[in-house]
Amino acid sequence: MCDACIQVLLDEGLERLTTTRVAARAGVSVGSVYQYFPNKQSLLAAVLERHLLAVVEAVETACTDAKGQSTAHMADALVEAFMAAKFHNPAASRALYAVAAEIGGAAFVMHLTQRSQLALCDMLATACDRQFSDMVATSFVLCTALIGPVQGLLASNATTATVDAVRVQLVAMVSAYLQAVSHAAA
Amino acid sequence: MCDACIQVLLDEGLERLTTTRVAARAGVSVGSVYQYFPNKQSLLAAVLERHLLAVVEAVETACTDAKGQSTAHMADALVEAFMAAKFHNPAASRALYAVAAEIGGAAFVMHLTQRSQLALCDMLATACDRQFSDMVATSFVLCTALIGPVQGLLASNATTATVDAVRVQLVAMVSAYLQAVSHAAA
DNA sequence: ACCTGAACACCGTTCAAGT
DNA sequence: ACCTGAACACCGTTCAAGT
Repeated sequence: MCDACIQVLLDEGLERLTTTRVAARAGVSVGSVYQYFPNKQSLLAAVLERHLLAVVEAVETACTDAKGQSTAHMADALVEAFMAAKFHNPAASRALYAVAAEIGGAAFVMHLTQRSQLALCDMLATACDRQFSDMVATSFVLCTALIGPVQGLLASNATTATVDAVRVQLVAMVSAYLQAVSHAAA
Repeated sequence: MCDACIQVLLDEGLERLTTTRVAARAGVSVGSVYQYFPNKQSLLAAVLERHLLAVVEAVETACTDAKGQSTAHMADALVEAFMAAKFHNPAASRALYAVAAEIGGAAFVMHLTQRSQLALCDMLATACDRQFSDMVATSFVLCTALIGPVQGLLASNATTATVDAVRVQLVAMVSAYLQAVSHAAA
């Protein structure tokens, strides 16, 4: 059912994504959709959740792997993991930004942002070269600051060259930022 | 008509914002709405445009004023101008994120991002202390990197204290970033 | 010229009837 | 138990009729 929904989304767009069409694509009737989901919104939420969970898990894995490393290495690992997850299926990522807003997406995204924040705090606390003063604010800025640039690249159908150029800038930004809000470890 | 639309949006929310309700709020009948706007989407686009134009103009003014200053001063001016514009009417800003996605917002936002990019490039070129290597990529990252954190603060109804803490972090981030992707001026 | 609002097409959701 | 799809409420949009 989720698969049928995402296929309709990619083939026909959000404005033509109706419960009847999703049902048809899944080979059932409208009524059956409502046996699995109470309404259209929760169907879209399920699809969105699957995608965002994959992104959060990618970030969490990167954070675990980068524990004990230098802040420069952490910056690289974070940007790499986030961008790889978002550009794995660019069409789906792009379409889901619209979905996120259609449903009560902002609050939902915030919930998953907090999960990423926890993983980032855990990682930052183990940095071998630096100590951070306000890890909560720093980890919040880290998660959210990458969203805009990536969304911009997806929305403008950027070339691989542009994506790579921005990736370099983002690594530089995150790395410089982490240096600026920390002091040398004891 | 735009005023009626934004009032309905704030009072009743996006999902209850219907053309009939906007017409009633404006004191006319549905048909009249379609004399000013070809469809609901263009009505929402007009409302969104008014808000985003105010933000872009605030950024442009800040960029003009900060010409010839140090990169540290530019970082402060940019973050201050962007956040002041977005937090001037937090409820409206929050509601308009949903509107932006409902209509073909991504492409529209990108168009205005480019206007901000031009103003930022003009400013960066005049920095008294540094020279930049890839101003196009840098200005793109500057515009977009602030969007996520601000959207996150608005979505989570952050306290003034949290907003201020994040503002400090963002100034530090932008300032450190500008240093990292430039070299000392001749 | 401009406004009105009933009418139409379409969508989300339900539920009596089928298997 | 699970599926079906006609029926209902509601919304965007139109256009013949009014002023």
